[in-house]
Amino acid sequence: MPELPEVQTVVNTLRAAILGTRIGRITLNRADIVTPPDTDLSKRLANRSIADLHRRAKRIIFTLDNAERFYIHLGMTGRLTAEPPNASPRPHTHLIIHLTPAQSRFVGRSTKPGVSNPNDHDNSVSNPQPAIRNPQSPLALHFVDPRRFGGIFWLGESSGDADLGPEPLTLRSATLVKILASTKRAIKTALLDQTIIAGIGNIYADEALFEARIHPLTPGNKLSPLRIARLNQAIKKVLTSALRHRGSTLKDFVDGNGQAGGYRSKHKVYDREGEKCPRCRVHLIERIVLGGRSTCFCATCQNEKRKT
DNA sequence: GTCCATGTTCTTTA
DNA sequence: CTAAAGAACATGGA
Repeated sequence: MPELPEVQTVVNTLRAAILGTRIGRITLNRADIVTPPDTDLSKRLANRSIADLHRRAKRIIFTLDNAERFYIHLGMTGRLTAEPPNASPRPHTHLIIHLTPAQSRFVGRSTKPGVSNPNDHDNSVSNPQPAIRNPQSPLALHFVDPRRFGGIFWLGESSGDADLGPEPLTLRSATLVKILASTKRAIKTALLDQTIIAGIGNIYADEALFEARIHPLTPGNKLSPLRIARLNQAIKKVLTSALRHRGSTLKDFVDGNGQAGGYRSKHKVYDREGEKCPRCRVHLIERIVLGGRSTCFCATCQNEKRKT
């Protein structure tokens, strides 16, 4: 389900409700979704409260009041929702975290200054809401993931993002030029590589390349700085627009309140093989397989020989 | 039964 | 060394 807009939407919809809450009972139904495998999650979370929640790449990062962190990755079919404390879990619920509002005597007691996110790449678009402390009622976070491609990853005090490329929403074109100069790989494949640029997945790679009018097979190092600048703009435009519509729901994705995203109907090429190209209105959207993934594009509008 | 799916990682091949 | 290609992970829907 989740690429940057979907993951950010989950964070946006959960953040106010869980910031400052105290962690209570933990139900871990499948220990094998936790990495590293020897992590004693219940012990690590006992008596802690949640100091921060943010997104990095496709990861939902929890920061505890002792500055330790873990993240949840939604994989392909994961969902993370806030439920009433007594809600019965749906199938494939792997983890439930019970949360209670902070006691009033703790309100106003801030977490240690300086421990808030050194890695916070979010900007105002992706993280519009200010943190609201002192939420209303107890709740339970449910992590559900039928395919189990997602999981829970314990970080300790490290940010654990050394393996991730820059955030696309704040990426400067000059940086992208530098990064792409060093790869001959097809641009579509490069965009999916999280060490090159973090947070883009199959939907938004196709949509951004269409928007930038770049053929998905174009080698990264063959793109002129001008076209890379256009690509960088297209990425921001597509992601920002998807964020405004609270992500794309193909079948599984829901936000923290269980609500589907509304961006799917705005897709111009993804999952639209055989439809008329919305730009030239003549040629049909093609689908090829690249790096094992479906890749949809208009061969006329996205011409690899195009000069500008 | 078949094929496909928003992701990541490991292995094999060139 | 680089990277392309394929398989694997696990489940469900068409």
